[in-house]
Amino acid sequence: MTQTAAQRRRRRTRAEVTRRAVELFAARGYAATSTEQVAAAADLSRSTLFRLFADKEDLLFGLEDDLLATAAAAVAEAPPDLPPWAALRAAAVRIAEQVGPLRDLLVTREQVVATVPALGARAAAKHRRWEEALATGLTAHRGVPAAEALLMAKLAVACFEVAQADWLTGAADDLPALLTAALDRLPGLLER
Amino acid sequence: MTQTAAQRRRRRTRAEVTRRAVELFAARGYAATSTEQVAAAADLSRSTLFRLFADKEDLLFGLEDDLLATAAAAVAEAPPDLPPWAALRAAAVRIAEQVGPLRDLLVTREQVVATVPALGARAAAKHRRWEEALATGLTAHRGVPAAEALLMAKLAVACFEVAQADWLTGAADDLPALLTAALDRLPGLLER
DNA sequence: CCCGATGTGAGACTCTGTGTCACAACGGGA
DNA sequence: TCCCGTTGTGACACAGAGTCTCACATCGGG
Repeated sequence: MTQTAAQRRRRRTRAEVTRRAVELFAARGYAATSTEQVAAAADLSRSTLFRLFADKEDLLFGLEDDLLATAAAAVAEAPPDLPPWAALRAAAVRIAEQVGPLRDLLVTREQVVATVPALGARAAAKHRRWEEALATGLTAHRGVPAAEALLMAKLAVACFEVAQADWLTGAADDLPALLTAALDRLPGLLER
Repeated sequence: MTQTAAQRRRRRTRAEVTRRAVELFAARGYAATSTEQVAAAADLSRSTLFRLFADKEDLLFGLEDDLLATAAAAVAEAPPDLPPWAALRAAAVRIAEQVGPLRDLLVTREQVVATVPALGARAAAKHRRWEEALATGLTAHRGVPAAEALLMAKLAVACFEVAQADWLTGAADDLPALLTAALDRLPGLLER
């Protein structure tokens, strides 16, 4: 596990490059900013840039990749006597807590994503991966049937999405609170 | 409205080209099939191909674009005394009915999408557009607050997604039935 | 001091997606 | 009949994304 030195380094440069890239995109526009310009702004060659990031889009969405592991772990670590839905709630809140500190960056990113419809697809895909991670966690550690687990995960992530949307548009600044509010609203919606 | 002649023609060729493209992709692989090969297989020039389809990915997902309008209309046309969630259910079922006849093509497409992770993003984006269409329908025609409407729409589409997944993997062949089953399972999940 | 592993840059190459131009087909009006 | 706008089409050039290969640096350990 001494590889962690290199890995940490890599993660730090990824974070730094992401920051500069997002600012560039926000300033000049996503399509109008070439990957070569991003590389220059980050003091990297284009080659290295594409070694660090799979995609041009990854420059915008790579930040939250770590949260995938968090999602699965959170479900696994929840107290085993907790019912599945409660465990899922706890996991979702934990993700929300980890996203919190990134707020400034995410707000800027949202400006970019809003202007380029194609980027919305990537955001959706990210949430879909969360759903899958949460669902597999539920089935593996709690024996919830796969079909139900996926559906439950989708509900939780849906709540996360609406909460995050509120949060990023500036209404409130406590994402976990917004998330639990959305989760609590859920049962009432089905009765109408 | 005599433009409809040209529009109908265009839609028919789109459908035909889509069919050939999906088969090509399934046979040779998505990445390995160039847009030029698709154009050749469809007896078109590459120029014309990109006039008919925005994207290479659009060759896979363009088919269901019409369903967007259907989604919004279905919510609007539901009997006004129906509670919002019931109206939403009806709209979702109606979409499911329209998707039904496309099954063979969708199964083949799913083979392609499964092998190329990036394509999952487009599928997710498509469902997101459905969510938005349904939600705006709910707020516009039934006065449901925007935040709640979006969340409700997300729930319905989540059910649709799991139902469609079952349907495409061949378990059952009645999509509307699978969908209503998923919708009925919903309240029970939250109580656990 | 050397050596293999890893990180980095240079550059060539393919393919996607855009934009421009030219040319046909068509249909309506003078 | 001729003219003219509209629409659909192809040929082509071009910018940029993403891949690949090769060469060089850097660095920790023997």
